[in-house]
Order: sequence, then structure tokens, then C-alpha cells
Amino acid sequence: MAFKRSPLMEDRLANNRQRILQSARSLVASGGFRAAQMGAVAAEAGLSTGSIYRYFPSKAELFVEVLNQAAAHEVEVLDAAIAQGSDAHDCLRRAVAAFAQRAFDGPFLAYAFIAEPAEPEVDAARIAVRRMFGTVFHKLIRRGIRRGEFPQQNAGIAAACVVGAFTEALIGPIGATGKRNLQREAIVESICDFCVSAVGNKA
Amino acid sequence: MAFKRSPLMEDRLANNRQRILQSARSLVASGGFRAAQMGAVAAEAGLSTGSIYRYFPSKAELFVEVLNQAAAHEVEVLDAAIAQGSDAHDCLRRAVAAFAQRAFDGPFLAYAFIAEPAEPEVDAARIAVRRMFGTVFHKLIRRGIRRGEFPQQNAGIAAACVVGAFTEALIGPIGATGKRNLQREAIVESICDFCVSAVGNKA
DNA sequence: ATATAAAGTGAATTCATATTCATTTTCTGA
DNA sequence: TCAGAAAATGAATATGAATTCACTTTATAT
Repeated sequence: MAFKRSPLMEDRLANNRQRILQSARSLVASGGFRAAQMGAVAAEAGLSTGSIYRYFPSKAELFVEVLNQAAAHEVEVLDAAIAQGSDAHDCLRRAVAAFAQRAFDGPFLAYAFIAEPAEPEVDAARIAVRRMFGTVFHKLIRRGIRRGEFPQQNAGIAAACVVGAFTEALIGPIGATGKRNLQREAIVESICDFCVSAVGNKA
Repeated sequence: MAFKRSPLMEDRLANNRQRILQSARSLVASGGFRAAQMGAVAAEAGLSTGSIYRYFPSKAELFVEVLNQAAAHEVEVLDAAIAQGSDAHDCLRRAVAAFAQRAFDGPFLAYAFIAEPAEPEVDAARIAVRRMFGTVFHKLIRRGIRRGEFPQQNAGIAAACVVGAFTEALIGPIGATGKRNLQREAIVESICDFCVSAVGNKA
């Protein structure tokens, strides 16, 4: 007779898969790619290293999925933040703030988005992710230009600059110990000022 | 009797050392850290792998020196560009343009400055290098503020944003093949506009 | 209850590089 | 020209991490 997994079992498996993804993300978030070895991921997920390979064919594919999942979530958050804004300036400020706040909380994960990864496959995924973020800001800036709220400019470059600006500004503080929460709001605000000013005014 | 290296020999050794550094840099520049294995470096320098270790105690220390040497050179170029500027706006524009132009020519090397490297020691050096670049812009912006040419702002954050903005904007185009030289000037100019506008105007 | 299929295990294997070291070659001083 | 000191070599070794696989455990169907 054909073998059929019970719904309960099916659930548990799906659960394991998800837990593996979460473990991998959490390891990257707390220690970068370096800390996310297959053995560590397995231990974190409460499985053996071998089992991971029942769920993912290779390390590369696992991390591609981690990246995509994380990115999709960020884009959702970003879109939600934008939806609440009034005019283009406000939308931009909200989007940058949302991203910056979150990057502050999970600096290593944010870092992973721009880090040179080990596997070429992950590299490709990373580039796609950056493009996704860029696209969100690109649309926002284009719309602002179309409505006359932003001056004429190269929206693609500006979008990349925005992403780069807050990424760099946020990664710097990672090194600085302590004092993070103290200055957090001030830092985020400075970054927002920078980006809004860059896109909103032309000398 | 005491052994003494002849000046000629001394020269040749210093030459070897320098050539190793150059080979390492050139490999990073053309294929990233990934392509810069000890064996490849040795081959490129016309030496055996073992010999490298007469000049550098480890891969990490070799690459720390590569990074520092490259960074010191970039800072020189940056300072020279700034020295030619008239007012603060002009200096900033020149500095950004100089950096961007050079990054365009050696994208992988520029990339290495923000890439997550294998060795923790190199990682530390990389952070120091970023700080160096940040410092150059930080001084520039502070001076502009002091002279009333730039509005009041958090100079440290703004400097980081500037570095991040052009790095990201430049790395994007690496992936895109061809069309680089065509748009090169336009891209660099857009990046300069972005940065100058961000620092020079406040909404 | 038993047989079979799937899932889980973790030690062993593979793979890719950095590093070492016994040996060879080249240099220096008499 | 020769002995001893450096320097160079590259095959062998060490390291570290991904992947496999022979075996154990758990789940499903009769």
C-alpha cells in the first residue's frame, strides 16, 4: 500500500523545516555567516547535521532561502511604512526610519545583506535582495519626482545611495559597544535627515 | 664571521616582499578575496607557496597589510582631491568624485573594503579602513559646518552616509556588464549630486 | 504484531586551503 | 674554491567545514 504521512507528521516536518530556517537566520543575526555552520544550525534546531540534508540539498540552498525569506519580510515592513506616509517626503522618511530601526535591532542580519558570502549561489541571491530593496526606494523616488515633490534626478542611483547610506551608517555603530540604545533615536533621525535632504533638495 | 646580506640581495628581498603584496592586491582586485589564495599569490609573484611565509607569518597578516597599503593610498588621493577644492561644497564634490572614479576602475578592491572577509584579523583591519575613509569626510563636513557653508548636522553620521552612499551606488553597477563606461560619468555625477545635496541642504 | 518506508543520527569521508618542513639551491665571507 | 648561512621549494601535513552513509529509531499499513 502507498505510504501516506499523517497530517500530524506532515506538520512536524514542516515545523522542522521552518525551525531550521529560523535557526540559520538567528545564527547569522547573532554572529554573521561565519557562525552559521551546518553543525551549529543543526544543534540550534535540535537536529543532527545529517537531518538538515533531508530538508535542504546544500548549505547554499538553505541560505538562499534564509535570505529570501528575510528579504521578503523586510519589503513587507517597508511597504507598510510607506503606506502610512502622506507626501513623498514623509514616505521616504518613514521608509528609511523603518529600515534603519530594524537594522539596528539585527545588525548582523543587515550586514549579511551586503556581505561577501562564501557560496556563489548565495552571492546571486544577495544581489537580488539588494535589488529588491533598491526597487522599493526607486519607486518611491520616481513617484515623488513625477508629482513634483522631488527635483529631477537619477532615481536609480539615488535609491542605491539611500540604501548604502543607511546601511553604512548603521554598520559603523556595530563596532561601538554600549551607548547604542542611548543614541539610537538620534542616529536614526540623522540618517533620515541625510537621505531626505539628499533626495528632496538639489543644490 | 658575521653574515651580512649584500645591498643587492637586500633589494631583491624587499622587492619580493613588495611583489607579493602587489600580487595579492591584484588578485583581490580581479576576483575578490575568493581568488586570492596563498598558492595563487605565490604563483603570481613568481615564488613558491612556502616562500610567502618567509615574508609574512600568515595569510591574515599579509592581507591586513594589503588592505592598509591600499587604504593609505586612497586616503592620499582623497586628500589631494580635497586640497584642490575652493569652498566646502567643491571639496566634498571633488572628494566623492575622486573616490567614485577610482572605485569604478577597481570595483573588486573597493568591494573588498566592505566585504565580510574570512579572517577575523582582516575584519578588524577592514573596520579600521572604513573608519579612515569616514574620518576624511568627517573632517571635511565639520569644517564646512564651522565655516557656515554646511548647515548644522551630525557630521559623523553624515560622513558614514556619504561613504555608504557611493559604495553601494558603485557596487550595484559591478554586476551589470557592459554599458559601464558609457554611463560612467553620469553615474559618478549623480552620486556626487546626491552627497553634496544631502550634506549641503537641510529640509 | 509485523513488515516496510521514512526520518533521524553522527562518525567517517571528502574537499579545499593554509601551513609546515625536510631538502635543494643560492648567497656570503674567508 | 669551499664551508656555513639564508632563502626557496613544493610535497606532505594540518585544519576546518560541508557532505555522505551505514545504521538506528520512529511512523504507517495490513
